Formats: sequence, structure tokens, C-alpha cells
Amino acid sequence: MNVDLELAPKTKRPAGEPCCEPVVYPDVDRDQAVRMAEVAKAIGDPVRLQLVDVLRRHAGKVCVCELVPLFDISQSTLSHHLKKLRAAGIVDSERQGLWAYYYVLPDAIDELAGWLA
Amino acid sequence: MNVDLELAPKTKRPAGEPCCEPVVYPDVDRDQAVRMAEVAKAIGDPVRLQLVDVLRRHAGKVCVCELVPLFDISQSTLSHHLKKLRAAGIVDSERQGLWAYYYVLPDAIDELAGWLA
DNA sequence: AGAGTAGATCTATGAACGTCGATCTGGAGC
DNA sequence: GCTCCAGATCGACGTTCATAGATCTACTCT
Repeated sequence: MNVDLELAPKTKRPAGEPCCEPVVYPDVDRDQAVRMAEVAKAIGDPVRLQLVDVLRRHAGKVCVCELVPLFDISQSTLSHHLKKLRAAGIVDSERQGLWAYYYVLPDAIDELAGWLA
Repeated sequence: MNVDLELAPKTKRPAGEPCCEPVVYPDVDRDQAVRMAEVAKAIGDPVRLQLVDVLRRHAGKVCVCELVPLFDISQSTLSHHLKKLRAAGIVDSERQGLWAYYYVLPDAIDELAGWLA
């Protein structure tokens, strides 16, 4: 699963006409790929993608109690999704008394957006 | 799991001090979210992300035999990953005799990149 | 025709996922 | 103290995932 830039990726060709002689290597290294893939996987669910959408479009922090009624899922499932987004470094949360407020950490998404652009 | 824009997302507040009064709705609708999440999920794996990276950086079509030696995974696993990328509409393939050539379809990624930007 | 090759498909396996209801935690208000 | 509430965590479930080896399918070359 590791990209080995040292090894020549030439396989034995059957005779003439090789399929293609110039070898293309990935530009993003393994660490970048793992990091960005983790972010992509985190937004690879419709609910979480819409969650990020709401949080990004909202300037400040959004209370969880505002998020729950937006989706047809249980509160525990929403909490689970928010936890995944936090684990991926996409969002962070802050407790204020009884309520929890979530907000976006732009760095993680920016790296992925930069690569995709 | 559906976003209902009709329903007022107000829950009964315990007394004074509501956690936050302005309600934020997602901008991307359910269909967009499902589509973009599918693309994000497809690149939500380090191998597939690097595969897309290689294919995007290469102008034309890349032979599978060039891709196999880049990763420490079996040929069948690589084929499985390429199939996932094709199912997500990120790449397409073309047979030429014994070899298969893969290339990027930019539209799917562009939509996600546009939203992330 | 027969041998060899590139790539896709099949089968299996163990891990991770999305979902829910139930429970736990800790702050608010009486 | 006690009760109520918001949100997180737990336990369980069926599903999907990444992976590998084995097999299958076309195609090329002799």
C-alpha cells in the first residue's frame, strides 16, 4: 500500500508495443494522501456533508439543538456524526452550560480543496 | 435523514435564554449532498486518492499496468479501487487490446471542488 | 491450436460503518 | 436536595468496506 518511488515500475512486456513508456508518479505523498482521504471520508456521508455545509455557511458557532431538527435522524446518530467530523479535524465544539456549539476548523478542508482545485 | 425546509426547527426552550435564535439551513439540497458525498467517499481512501492524483496529473489515459507497481496492493485490489472510482463517475476506462487505460472525468470532482472552495 | 498475459470478477474474511434505543453525564432551576 | 433537559456514550444490529487468492475472460503471439 506504500508508494515506492525507488522501484522501477517496469513489468516485463510481452514483446513489442509497450502499453506506455512514461511512468507517472503521484504528486501527493502517502502522508498527505492519508490525511486528505480521512477528511474526504468524513464528508463522504450526505448527513455529514450537509452538516459541514451548515456550519461553514454560519459565521459563528451553531448549537446542536439547531442541527437536530434539520435531519431525519436520531439525536444519538447526529452526535455520532459530529464526533466523526471532530475526529477528522473538520470541526470543533465548545460547551456553554447546557448547550454545545460546533464550528468549522477550515484548515483540514482547505488542504483537500486545494488539491481538488 | 431528509432535510425538511418547511418544518420550523424550533424546539421548546426551557425558559429564558434560547441557545440561538437564527436558524441556519443547508444550502446544498439532499440530491447534491448525496452526489457529492458519493464522490468524497470514493476519494476517501488513500490508494484511491493517489490514483486520482496520478490520473489527474497525467494528461491522457494511463494504462493499468503502470498503476499496479505504484502501490503495495494486489492487482485485484487495485482493480476493485478503479471500479469504485468508475462507479462514482470520477474516472472512466477504455480497452485497447490487452490493456486498459483509465482517465479522469472532471465533472464529478469539479462539483465537489466548487462546493469546498 | 496452444501458451502466455492483462485485467476483471468471484469468494471469503475481518474491520469499519450508519443507525437506533437506552443509558450516562453534568449543568439549570426549583 | 430533586427534577428536567442537552448532549455524549454504550450496546446491538445489519450493511458496506478493503483486502487477498483463485478463477475467468479476452486478447496476442508463436
